[in-house]
Amino acid sequence: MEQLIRYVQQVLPLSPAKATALVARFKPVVFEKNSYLLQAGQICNTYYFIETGILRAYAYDLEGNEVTTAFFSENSFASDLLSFFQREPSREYIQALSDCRTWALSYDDMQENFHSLPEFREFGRLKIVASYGQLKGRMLSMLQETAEERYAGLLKNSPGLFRQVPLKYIASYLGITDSTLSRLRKASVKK
Amino acid sequence: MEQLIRYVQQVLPLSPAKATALVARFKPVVFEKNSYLLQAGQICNTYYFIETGILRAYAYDLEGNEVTTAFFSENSFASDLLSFFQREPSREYIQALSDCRTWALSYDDMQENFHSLPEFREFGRLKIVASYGQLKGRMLSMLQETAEERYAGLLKNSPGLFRQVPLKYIASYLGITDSTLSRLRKASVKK
DNA sequence: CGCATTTCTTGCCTTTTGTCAAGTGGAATT
DNA sequence: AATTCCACTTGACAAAAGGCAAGAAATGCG
Repeated sequence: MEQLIRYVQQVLPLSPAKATALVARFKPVVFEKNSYLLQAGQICNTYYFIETGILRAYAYDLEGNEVTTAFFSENSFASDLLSFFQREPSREYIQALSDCRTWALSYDDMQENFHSLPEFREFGRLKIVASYGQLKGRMLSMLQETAEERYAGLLKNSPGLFRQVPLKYIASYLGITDSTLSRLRKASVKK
Repeated sequence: MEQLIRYVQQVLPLSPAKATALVARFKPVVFEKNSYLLQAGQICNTYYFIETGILRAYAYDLEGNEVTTAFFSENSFASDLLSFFQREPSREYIQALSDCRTWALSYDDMQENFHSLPEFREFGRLKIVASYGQLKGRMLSMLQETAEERYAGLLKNSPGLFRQVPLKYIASYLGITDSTLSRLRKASVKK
């Protein structure tokens, strides 16, 4: 739990008392490797802080292929923000790729926090704007970079990912096939 | 101004009095065709409601090519949300593609509204979640659809766009070159 | 350990998209 | 009316990425 408190304070500097109050409603939940935190069709009702472990979110395209939409690693939040805030059924699955320890905050508890703690409103706004920013950066990289540049960028920013998750998931996250990713890797070794 | 009030009430049902108070701080601003509402390097300080006209946002990639990141049309808001809320320099330009009539809300006035009107907080949260949702949908379409499918989708959802803006901007918005877009159009006529 | 499953790589070939340059047509400008 | 500019199209070729299938390597499991 200290880890979560530290994380919150790093996003939004707060007194220890405030920070503790802010995270008080989070409850510990563990997930086994390959289990699901969320399934398509459900309304995402929980906002998870990942203490240990790694997860991915994915959806299916029209031909039935899995498309990895996000990875979530330690010290970050996992959720389908859209389903969570708009209270609508998710189109995604969130799956644990390893055993995970998390802290879970329900939608109702988040609303309570919003009402009782002005700081939490600020925290919430910061987090969603940050998520928007991340998504925008990724969108831009899809529009203006080649697959090779996107691969190089991800390798640079998240080298750990390549040690933790199967390449085929990374490939679909980058918007390419696993064959193409394999070839890009081969080509980049030569350089 | 009635148009803006109607728009607000459609996003968030409110009494006429509340809605009027909510939009009271917006000020009318007009832009000539080809003028800029925002330039890269500036901190986006205004949130614009577009009453009439059409605009685009664009950035430059590493080779110096323009990449259109968004279109804004009548009855919607134009802004660089990231720069606006994070108070950091924008990397984008927002340009009027036609003469535009807008209602402008400054960052400070928005903060005032946040403090004095709880409904406005709700409105703000709804709008940013909606923007996040749009961006996510577009991201997904980049990951899982072919250029041809993206073109067909945009044509279906925003047919007006093709009558109002040069195809080259639409091409870079779709993540393809104008040559490719021209060929896709030719091919889709045959069907 | 040995077998089964999954992950990853690779070759061959096709499809998609890009690049470059030329050319057309229309709108704006002088 | 002539000129310039811009948007769009098109052809020829090149590069990037995908589809499919075979096989190698790694992993999981009884």
